[in-house]
Parts: sequence; structure tokens; C-alpha cells
Amino acid sequence: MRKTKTPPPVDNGADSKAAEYKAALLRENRRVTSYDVAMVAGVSQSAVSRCFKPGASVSKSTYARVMKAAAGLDYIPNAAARSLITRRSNIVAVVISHTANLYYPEALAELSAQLTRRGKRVLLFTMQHEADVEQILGDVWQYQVDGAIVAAALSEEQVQEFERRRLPLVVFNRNLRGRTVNSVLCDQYESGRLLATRLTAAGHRQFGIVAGPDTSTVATERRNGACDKLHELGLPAPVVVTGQFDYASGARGLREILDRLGRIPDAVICGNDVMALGCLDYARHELSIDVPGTMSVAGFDAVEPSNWLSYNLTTLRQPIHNMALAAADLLTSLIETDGRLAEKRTFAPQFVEGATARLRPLGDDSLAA
Amino acid sequence: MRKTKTPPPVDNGADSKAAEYKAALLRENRRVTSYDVAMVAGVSQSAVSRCFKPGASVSKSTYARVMKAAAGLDYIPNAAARSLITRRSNIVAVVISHTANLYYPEALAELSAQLTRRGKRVLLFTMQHEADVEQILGDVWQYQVDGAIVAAALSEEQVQEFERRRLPLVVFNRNLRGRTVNSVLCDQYESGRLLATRLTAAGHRQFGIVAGPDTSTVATERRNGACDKLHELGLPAPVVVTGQFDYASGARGLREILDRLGRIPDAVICGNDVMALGCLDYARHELSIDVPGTMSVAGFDAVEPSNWLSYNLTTLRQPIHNMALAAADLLTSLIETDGRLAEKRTFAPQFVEGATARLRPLGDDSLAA
DNA sequence: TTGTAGGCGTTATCAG
DNA sequence: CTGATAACGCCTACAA
Repeated sequence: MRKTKTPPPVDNGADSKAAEYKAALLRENRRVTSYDVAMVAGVSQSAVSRCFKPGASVSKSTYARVMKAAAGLDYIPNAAARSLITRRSNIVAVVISHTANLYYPEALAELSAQLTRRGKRVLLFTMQHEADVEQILGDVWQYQVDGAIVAAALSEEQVQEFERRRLPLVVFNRNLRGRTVNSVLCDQYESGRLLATRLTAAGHRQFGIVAGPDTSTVATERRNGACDKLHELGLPAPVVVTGQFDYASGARGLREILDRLGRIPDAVICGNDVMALGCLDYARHELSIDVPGTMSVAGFDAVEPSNWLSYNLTTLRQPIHNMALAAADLLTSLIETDGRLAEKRTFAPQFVEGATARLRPLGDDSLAA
Repeated sequence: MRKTKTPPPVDNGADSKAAEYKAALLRENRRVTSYDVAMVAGVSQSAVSRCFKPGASVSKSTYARVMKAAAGLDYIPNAAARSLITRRSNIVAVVISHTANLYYPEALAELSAQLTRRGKRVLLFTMQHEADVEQILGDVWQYQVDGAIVAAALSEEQVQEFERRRLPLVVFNRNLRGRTVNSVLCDQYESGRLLATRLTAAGHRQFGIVAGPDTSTVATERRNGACDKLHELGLPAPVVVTGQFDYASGARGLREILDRLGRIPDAVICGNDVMALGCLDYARHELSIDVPGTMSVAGFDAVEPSNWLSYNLTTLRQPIHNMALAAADLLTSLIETDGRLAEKRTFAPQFVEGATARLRPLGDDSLAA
């Protein structure tokens, strides 16, 4: 019985009650609970609980008394206790890898903003490599989150575990082939094809490709899209090297391409913008290659720096804002409806012309779009 | 009594027990609890609990039985229930503003990594403007976090509320003057002075300053440091304009300085790197100003792009990695020891020479460091 | 080493 | 509208 632990409800004025309580709480190093508020306000504990539940039926007068007592004691409901019984924590797990890729911070910022707007808090799980996701999932189960947004490649079994635990899942920016999973993504394979198409249309024939790490499905899809398209067009096989999505990889990648090819390629496609910028800077400042005069460079993502005056990179924009919006919407509706249906929302990338790739055939001086 | 709700412990083989249970749980849409595991394993609930508490005394055999049953049922302890009684959630709040400032994502990545390494999860609170911090604190109280790392300006009262609630707090990269608060920071005022010192030593006399928003204490300290130093040296008053820490503000700021000054200043100090890069690009590409030949440009933070070949910005590095390490250490030790003591760990900024500012007097061709 | 029983702080149910 | 009372799932003396 909790009542035996708290002082008897001596009625000697509301203010002194609050003061007395504060002192007692401090002395015993206890937390302020709804029982304390109830005692000070002279109502039952359940009445206090109802006052903090929107839309519950409480009379004006008790509501006022309770709120006054609560304010006096600095009372705030305990979310852990609440979620224990309601089976809802209002916390959402966001699993994301913190690589050098500038794309992730931008996505995270958008996701956090959108989820906050919907009253969900974000429990953040970051990892160095996508392979670390397995360890992380264990923590996700523990923390009783209402759902998860995962920006990492999940195995078949991992997806099934989400289902088994009935935990709403939205996969962000990852294409899990062969699985019916809620996901929000950009068609990376198509992006790769698109870039190859635009560049070959301008007459580029010999390509270099600085792909992202093989562990990233986004990287492999972009690379495959570009390679397949080049192959279909009967162009010479591109020189493909691998980078780590960071700035330094762009320069290293170009260096390796030049070594293996023995000459400057017509165009270099990089697996993301950051590598493209590294490649571009290295070409211009270290090798004095004229871009786009002699060689074209293009990337993916349209991260902020790609748009800066020094670069104006030719790239494919991922509509991050809309993707985050879609992911937050999808997840909240899943949570609200206990929905099981799987929806895949695919966004089209937007081509950003920029000025680092020649996009018209040589000798074509027309200004036509 | 929970036992009346679960099937009687008929002993008919461990495997069928698990199967029977799984079916029952699914049917009733119940969660797997330690009671279920206990029943399947044929032990008491507390035995199960002990198996999941590191360093508890359990015999090898029961441990094995329990773990087998747990695995069969996909049991994972419920963190909410655990934190209710242990009064420890292993969750830390990180409050940070997601502005265009590239510094924050980098800091967040480091903080998350360091806290994860210490077994703490990160509950992320982002805000558009630092002024929104008040609303956010309400949520922080609710979620029973073990502590908080706040990268925003807190008022006197807000700090006191942390104390009243006995919630360990580490203020990150903010100088709360007049308060004894645990904090990890870089001396921004001194940074401003240092930059002014180095630039004036090279003979620059007329300065322009693109300061960050007045709502940011970091911005005002950097500005004041630079202005005070210039004043002490008896140099002409700098033209001070205000930006929002984003790329576009750098160009706008320079434009405004030129308008108000009527000529090109000797040097422009920008409140952070991103604005400095905006200013630099605008000067070079739009105005064809020779940097650093005609005008010097410098920033603060040493964010990644400042180091790219196109820029090689003169700036002051904040040792983010060490600061995150210090913040995580400070907070965990506060949590562990219930410590009340206030410690302020101030890191010195590191000067990055770069190549966008002339750092030697005109006519001085010496190569001395 | 193991089991029993009480409590953590809340919400939900159901009489009054 | 209000107040008892029973969960929610776990940890932790305490006794065996």
C-alpha cells in the first residue's frame, strides 16, 4: 500500500500541503508521482491520471485543483510507466549509418522534423557500417519503440523478425528485392541508367565509374544501372573502381581509372556527390583537366555543396524532403492502424544539369533544352 | 494473479511447451514476458530475470534452460518495465538544432558514436531555432532519460530545472556565463580574437564581419572576440552584418559589406565555415575578386568541405571528436556517480592556415612558419 | 542457488 | 464525474 508510505492527508491549506510534500519528497529522494499530486489536490490518483489524458471526462474544478498541485510539485507523467500499460511509447527508432556521405545528415534532419511534428520522438541508432545493423536490432526490440525507419540493407530474416514482433517497419532508401516491405525510395537503378543515357546522348563513349562500396545496395544499383545501359548501347566497357563514398575516394578513384585506362575517359560517373566533388577537384586542381571540356563528371544526390558556385555539379537529386515526409506518413499510419499491408513508394530522381558535364553533342551549338 | 491466465504447466516435453506457448501468445495477441519464459523453462520468473542481469548468481543448468526457452520464444526484456523499477533507462537526450550549419551533423555523429560505445541510447531532439528549446524540455522530463547533452542556449531557469529534477546535464558548445554548469566547449571569444590577431599581424586593417544570428551565443562570442581585438588595436571599425549560418548568407553578407563600405575590405571574417565558403565563392566567381590577393576570407569550425581542394579555407578548427568524447565521458560519470559537481572543459581551437587569407605582411617573402 | 512477494508509476475497467 | 482495484513487465530484498 502506497498510502502507508506517504504522510496522512492533514488538511491545512493547499499551499502548505504542497510545501510539505516538496520537503518530504526531497528528503526521501523520491520522484513526484500522480499519487503525490492527488494527495495535495485532495482527489484520487485516477483523477490526476485523467487530467493528463486529453479528452477524458473531468470537471472543471478538479482539473484546476489538480493542475495547480501538479505545477506546484513540478509533476510530469512518467512516460515509461505509461507506455508499459498503453503499449505505446511514442518513440520511433531511426537506424542510419553515419558515413562520410552527406546525404544521411540531411535525411536524418528531415526525418526528425517530420516525426516530431507527428508527436513521435526519435531514438537514434547510428552505425559505422551497414553490417552492424544486426547488433542494433537487438536494442531496437528492447526499447519498445512503436516502429522503425531503417536506412540500411536488411536481410530476409531481419525483415521477418519485424513482422514476427509486429513492429511497423519502413525501409528508407533501400530496395529490398523480392520482399513486400513498406519502403520509401528513389529508383537507383533507373537513376544510373538515366545518367548514362544523358551522357551517351552527348557523345561520351569511354566511361569511368567510381562506384560506392559493394556493401551498399544503393551503390551497386547505381553502378549496375549505368553499366547495363552502356552495355546495351554497345559502348566500350567502362573502367569501374570502388570507393567509400567519401571525398578522398573521388580522387583515388580517378587516379585509378587513369592508370588502368591509360588515357582520360570521356566521362566519370561517381556513386555519390561527395566522391564526384573529390574527383572533380582532383581533376581540375591537381591534373589541370578541363571539366567539362575534356572530361565530364557527374554524381548522385544533389547534396548541398554540389550546388555551390565552385562546383555546380551535374547530378541526380533525390527528393529528400518528400521522401522523409512519405516515410513519416507511412510509419505513423502503420502505427495507428496496426496495418500489415506493404507499400512501396518510389520517387523519381530529378536531373540537375549543372555545369560539370557536357550534355550536348560536340559541335552542337543550339541552345535547345 | 498472472498464473490464472496462462495454461497450467503440463509437462510434455520442452519443445512442445514452447510451441504451445507461441501459439497461445499469438492467439491472445500478448507480448512475450519473462513469465512465459519461466513457464517454458520450468523455473520461476525471478530466475529468468536474473539470467538477463549480468553478474547475477544463476547455476549453469538453469541459465541454459532459460536461455533456450527465451530463444524459442524470441524473448527480450522490456526496457520500459525495467527502467520503471531500476530508475535507469540507459537513454540520453541529445538536444541539438538542425540548422544549415554543417557543424551539427558532425557533432551529432560523434556524440552518438561515443554514447553508444558506453551503452547509452540517444533520444534525439532537434529544433529549427534554439528558442524552441523550452517546448522540448517538457518532453525530456517525460521520457525518463538518464541525462542530457544540450547544444543550445539555456536560460538560468532552465538550468535550474535540470538541477531540481536531478537530471545530469552537459551543455555542449555553449558558454553559459555566470552559471556553474557541466559544459564542454571551445573558447569562441578567444577564437574570434585569435583570428583577428593573425589577420591584423599580416597588415589587414579594414575588416568586414559576417556574423551569425544574434540568437546564437557562439555567433556573438566570435563576433565580439574579433571586434574587441580590432578595437584594442585601434583599427578602423569593422563593417558588421548578420547572416544565418548558411551558404547564401555568405554571399549576401559580402554584398552588404561592399555596399556599406564602398570598397573591398582587406579581410572578411565569417561566423562559420559555411558562410565563409559562400562569401569566398561569391567573391571569386561573381565578383572576380582575388582571394587572398586582394581580400582575405576566414571562417570557423573546419567542417569537411572547408578542406576540399577548391577551398582550402583559412579557419579555426573545433576539435569535435575530442569534444564529443569529453561530453560523453562527463555525462556518463555524472550518471554513474550521481555527481553534482560542475566542470567546464574548454578546448582550444586549432588554427588552420589554409590558403584563403594572406597571413604575412605584404612584401614579406620569407617562408618562415 | 532458487522461489515468493511487493513495488516501480501509470492507465483501464467498472462500480458508485 | 469520481474512486477503488487490477493490470503492465520487470527487479530485488528476503526467506528457504
